Amino acid sequence: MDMREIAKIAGVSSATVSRVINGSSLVRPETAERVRQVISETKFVPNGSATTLKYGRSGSYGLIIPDMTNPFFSEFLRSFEGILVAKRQDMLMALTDHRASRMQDTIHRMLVRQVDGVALLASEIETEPIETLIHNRVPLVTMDRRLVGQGLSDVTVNYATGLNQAVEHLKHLRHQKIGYIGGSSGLSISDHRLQAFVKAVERVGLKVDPKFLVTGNYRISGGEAAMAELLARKDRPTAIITANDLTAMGALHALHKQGLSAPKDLSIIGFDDIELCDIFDPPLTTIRLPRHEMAEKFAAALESSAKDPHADGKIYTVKTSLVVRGTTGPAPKRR
Amino acid sequence: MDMREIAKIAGVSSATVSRVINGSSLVRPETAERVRQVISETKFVPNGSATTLKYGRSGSYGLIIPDMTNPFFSEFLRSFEGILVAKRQDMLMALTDHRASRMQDTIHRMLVRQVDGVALLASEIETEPIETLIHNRVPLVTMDRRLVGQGLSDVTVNYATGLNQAVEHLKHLRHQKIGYIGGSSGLSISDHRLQAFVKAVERVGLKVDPKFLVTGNYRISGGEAAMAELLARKDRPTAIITANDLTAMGALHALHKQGLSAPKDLSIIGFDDIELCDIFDPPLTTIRLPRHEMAEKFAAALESSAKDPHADGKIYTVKTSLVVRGTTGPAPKRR
DNA sequence: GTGAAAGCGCTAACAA
DNA sequence: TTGTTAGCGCTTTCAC
Repeated sequence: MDMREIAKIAGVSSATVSRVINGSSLVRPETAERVRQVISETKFVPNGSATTLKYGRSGSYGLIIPDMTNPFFSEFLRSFEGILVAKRQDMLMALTDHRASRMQDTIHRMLVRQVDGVALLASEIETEPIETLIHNRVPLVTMDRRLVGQGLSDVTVNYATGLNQAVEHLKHLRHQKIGYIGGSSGLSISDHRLQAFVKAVERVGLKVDPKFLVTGNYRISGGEAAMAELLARKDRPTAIITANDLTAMGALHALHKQGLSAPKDLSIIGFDDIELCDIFDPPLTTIRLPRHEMAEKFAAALESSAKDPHADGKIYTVKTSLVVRGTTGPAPKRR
Repeated sequence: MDMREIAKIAGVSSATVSRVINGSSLVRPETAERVRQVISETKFVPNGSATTLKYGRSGSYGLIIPDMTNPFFSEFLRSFEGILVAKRQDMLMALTDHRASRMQDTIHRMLVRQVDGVALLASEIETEPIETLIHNRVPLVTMDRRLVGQGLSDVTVNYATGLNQAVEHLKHLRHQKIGYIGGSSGLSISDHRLQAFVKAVERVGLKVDPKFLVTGNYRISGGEAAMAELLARKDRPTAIITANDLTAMGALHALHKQGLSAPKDLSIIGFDDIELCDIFDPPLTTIRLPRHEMAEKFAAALESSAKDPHADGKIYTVKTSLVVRGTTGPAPKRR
């Protein structure tokens, strides 16, 4: 079933059917009505691949995410999808499962599909796939990579705002020894977060003890392992900030397993502010990364680059902020 | 940049380029090598919409999910995406946000994109969009809808296995009054779960008290509200089974807010077995719905219907099973 | 206000 | 082994 068939039934030409479907005003209302009638009776759906072929644009964006089981990403996805629906854009989704090797293939598949742009939230970034995108004039927006170029934009996270609040909050509570459980090493985003942490601590005149800096993997498992490691030492931090909320939840779990609790024995601050924070017990104090705002910036960046793929992209910034809940409290008295 | 250009540079015809790209064996190795060389130098990516137009199949499946923030779905998505990547199929994703009104539009968009099939996990199902799919010969696989037809399959959940184990477990612990917090009313899946609960309870010779049957919304909020309602009564159940894990978590949260705890004051059993169950405090006893197996059955059903869209679909079944963790214990002594 | 026809990029049948 | 060509369904210019 194609437009010609519809045209034949309605006694018009396929050009007219096309005009009706696309809401052209140059069709006589009665004709249009007749055509619509036929379309609805035959349940006709136009073939988008022909349109895509003709236009060279598909009306869809690609979204690449490292790990769907991290609620931060699923909450981002919800916002992003909603925004795209409103723009009448479809979404092609791919997961990298934290493996850089998947990236090349993923991007190639998206190019084949003629996506109008790619939102890349995975941090396992290699230069080659990115070059392929740029070369094919497909706009790309990255997260916290801080590089821009032709058709390349970035949504940069201002870690300082939230982290400064967090550290000040801890200092108020008389914490002196603040530890940090970071993200997977080797990712630039992990470096950014760690550096921001160090800067924030030093800013309030406290010292960062390298012993209290451990590495996680942005997942619950990494938080558990890191906390276990920290607890095994004689000299422990009294407060810990983590690279994301899942890490904090894992850390909390490890704490409980040792018969300790937050904030009595240790204060913990997460990062992201996923919805679960609120119903955790105790509810997790965290640094909020505004997902919906990020999704809006990604969509805006994509749209603006899609309009003019030759223009340089921009840096978009989102701010973080502390959300105080139940896992932070006064530093325990010295034993 | 298209195949003709590649052909020109390599000194062959576009047909040969096509053959090389599709791995045809009838190209002389040297020729193929030369063509591949050019493709790689020019970073050429073929235009999939032309192929789709030609073949009438796009090599992508649609996935419709009600709510990404329910970890059950994000975990399902991870499995499903992995399976599709292995099959070299892309995934077009849409969220209904629990609104039936979004369905029609969503399915229309997928038809326009020429998807080779649709996996529908949302339960807000209206007849019209489904008919549109069937009419356009696009395979559809639903979750626990228990209806099949031409190109229409279903992955049915065997609730009885897990629910029977759960109820027996509770009976062993001397619970007599077992309540249930259901899913959103009006969805057939909610009915199926409720009926399965009732059957399981009666099977062990206990009575179902209608007072102990309340409604949630598959989200944390619904679990909280339902539990608050249950706790406000003089006569309370001693154990509660919920329609999903988020509901159980909400219920647990409401319990804590009243200064009560599980399993001391009340036993709680969830449903799904999302990854978070394990690190909840106490870890949630639940009935496991095997996500990965479900994803495999969805993919298998889709593939088999895509091969032969005229054939009748099948019912695929997945079993549930009890996972005992920390939220179930002996029934409290009578006050 | 409507129709005829070219062409988007790819593939496969057929020809050489 | 390689090339030529028609045609997939839609849009749009140009003609009427």
